[in-house]
Amino acid sequence: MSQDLAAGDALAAGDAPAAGDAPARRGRPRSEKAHQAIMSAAAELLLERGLAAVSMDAIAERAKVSKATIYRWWPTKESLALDALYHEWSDVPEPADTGTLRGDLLSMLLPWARLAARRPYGRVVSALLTQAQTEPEFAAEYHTRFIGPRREQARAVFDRAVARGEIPPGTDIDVALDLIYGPVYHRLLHGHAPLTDQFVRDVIDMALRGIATPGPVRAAAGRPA
Amino acid sequence: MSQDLAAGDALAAGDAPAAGDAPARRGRPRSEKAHQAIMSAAAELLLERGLAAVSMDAIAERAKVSKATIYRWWPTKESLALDALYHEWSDVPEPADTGTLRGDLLSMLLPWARLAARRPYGRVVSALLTQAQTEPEFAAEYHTRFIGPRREQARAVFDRAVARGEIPPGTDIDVALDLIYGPVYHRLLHGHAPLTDQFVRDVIDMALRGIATPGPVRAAAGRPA
DNA sequence: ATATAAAAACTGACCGTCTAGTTTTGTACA
DNA sequence: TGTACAAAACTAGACGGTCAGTTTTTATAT
Repeated sequence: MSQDLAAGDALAAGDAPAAGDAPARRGRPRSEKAHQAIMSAAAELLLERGLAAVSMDAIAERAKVSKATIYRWWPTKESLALDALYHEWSDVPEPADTGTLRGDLLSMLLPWARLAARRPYGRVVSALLTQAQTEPEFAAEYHTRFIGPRREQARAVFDRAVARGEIPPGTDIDVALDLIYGPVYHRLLHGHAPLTDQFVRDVIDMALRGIATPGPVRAAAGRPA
Repeated sequence: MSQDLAAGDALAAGDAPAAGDAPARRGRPRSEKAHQAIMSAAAELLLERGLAAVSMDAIAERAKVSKATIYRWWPTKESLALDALYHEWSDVPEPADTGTLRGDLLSMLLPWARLAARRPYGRVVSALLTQAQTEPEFAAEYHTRFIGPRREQARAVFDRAVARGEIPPGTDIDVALDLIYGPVYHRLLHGHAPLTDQFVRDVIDMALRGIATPGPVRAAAGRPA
């Protein structure tokens, strides 16, 4: 470390070529044990208290790690939370190829919904969402790691259904995806009603009827031009 | 305005020694001008920066009001944000009675979606959601003032549709509501795609086909009554 | 001796409280 | 109608405490 700036008499303009960079550290602690400890501590505390109520000191203490070690690898508390949640959800399996759209969707959504319903994940997800809406960089990472892959999986499932002739070829897949995921996230985030297996099934059934049924809308009375 | 805030009437009846009293200050500044100024300043800053990045000092400064005045009437920053958002959204009209379920839903959702799409309301909503998931008291107020009334309105709309025979009588209205609101909130909160008029229309059309179509689910495997 | 990490001190921002002094408002009396 | 008085609402600003994120110092392992 160069201490030459300590005196401060001169401006030390010479350190312009300080290519040292390292503004965005990325990676994980050298020791896999430390990495596990940090991930677990962060996930536990996040679920216990919510992002806002968890301090970095608390995470460092529970992980038996120095706060500086955390900051060495994660630039902010939010990015740590993102990794911790990702770590927690890495168990969720790939969608199965059951032969029907309904079966494929159930195989994707049920395990995830059960996991999400069992513990207060909605709290963490909404906190990350809030952060994503303010920090474009964070939003990009959130979408790249969480939303994007899951949406691509689901899109493939729908593509198969189109190929099988289960749903019309002209279907707007983006709307269809939101029609399925929207209600599930709605319950997860708003908590006005429980996120049960039955609800997931009902949503899939109703949404699929709406998606698969071709033709114009019934009862389009009073529809403006 | 002489006695609207006096507790006189209720007090006379031998009210329980709920002497605890006054932990939650409720009301608004005496001066309507100050109230407006605080609401506007809070709403502006909230939309500009998001809840977490707005300090009470900043709100007080922009409203040209002392911070103590704000704390006199609002216990926390979050409750102030709740009121500010409510104030902003008070313009959204009642649902019209157009004679069709589709028309009624459009009259409810389109104005609101346009308002929400015009400015970053999703940021504020998600912050309030996060707070609601951690503070039960806050959650109660959030649901009482935002979710509840809107859901009751929508429920009435669906009840009319059942009465008209537009949708089957046994329809689970709670699921139907989530099928409509879920996708709209999904786009508002996740921002993966724009919340356009066309999207709202598509969601309503698809969801209504799914809701209105009677009969069993295609390929219904083991669905209980 | 060199790299790594723990420990701990430090900076700066901000929440929510509090004090002390000023203005507004309501009331009562002349 | 005007004046005196009290209660409540307001202002300005300081303060204690918490916490994010940084930097310095000390210990450990290779």
